[in-house]
Amino acid sequence: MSDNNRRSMPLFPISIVISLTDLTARQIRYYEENDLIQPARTKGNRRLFSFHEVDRLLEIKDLIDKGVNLAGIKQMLAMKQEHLEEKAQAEIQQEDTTYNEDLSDKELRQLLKQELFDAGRLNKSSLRQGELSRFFH
Amino acid sequence: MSDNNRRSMPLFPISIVISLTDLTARQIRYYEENDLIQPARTKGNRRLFSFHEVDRLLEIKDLIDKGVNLAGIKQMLAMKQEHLEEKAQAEIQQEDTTYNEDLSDKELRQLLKQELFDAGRLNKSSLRQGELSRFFH
DNA sequence: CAACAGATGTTAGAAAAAGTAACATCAAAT
DNA sequence: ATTTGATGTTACTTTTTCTAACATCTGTTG
Repeated sequence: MSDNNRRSMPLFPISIVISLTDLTARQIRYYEENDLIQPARTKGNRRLFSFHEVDRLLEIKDLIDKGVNLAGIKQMLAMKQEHLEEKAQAEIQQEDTTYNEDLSDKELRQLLKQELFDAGRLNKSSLRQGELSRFFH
Repeated sequence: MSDNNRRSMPLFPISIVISLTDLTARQIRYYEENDLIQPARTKGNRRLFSFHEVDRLLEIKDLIDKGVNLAGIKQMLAMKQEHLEEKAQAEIQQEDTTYNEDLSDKELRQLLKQELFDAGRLNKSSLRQGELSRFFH
């Protein structure tokens, strides 16, 4: 399993997310209603959040605290996503043209996943994203 | 917050632990009853497990699968703990006699925690401990 | 072999946590 | 002065988790 997948595993009930983010249940549900997050659900319809989503909520909170409204946040998150995809693409090409001489398909896929993940971990300067990366091991 | 603390944060409800470990609720509660784990509780008395405890449960499961009974597991976990403490102690002394010239008390405590944590992350060869370290980031 | 102890399954009933939905509030924008 | 965006609050329902008791199964021991 890639690190990306690990960070996308639905693990946390809303109560824990509330304590980790200092958001209210109402806020979290409202942000979901407005498509800022998409928590998974248990069979019984309870929300389950991943690391990625908690990270995202921390970003959202930070922006809220700075007075950005939901529309603004939506834009920022979208832009960020694009940027990361670009960046990952660039790095993969870089990788491709430098030290990739004799790797098997399997190794290549592994590397790709790693790159994608690394990309995700960088570029978290201005926002509060990555808070959780520091939080957990 | 030290990594140790991060790994000791009560985060997971029993349902998630069940899915991560493939143990039954009955087993998990029974192991708690027999002091193999000490999950935290919510205000409302629901169990909350940390990374450390999930790791520990994976070790326990591995030993159970190998036919070790609870008494045996208890011994192994105790031994392991001792060994880690020894090791951490040794490493701290090492640290102490090499590059520790002018650290404040606070810095020392910080370092101590770090050492303890590093020790915890190593030496996970024979057992299945550390499974979670690979699982999450 | 019979009895026992260890480990786990199962069930019942109670309590906590989480869900939705509707209505309330309040500040900012129009 | 309204309207709208964001959040609080409350009521009621469903899911999840708890404890406790009893059932079952297996390996050990007298």
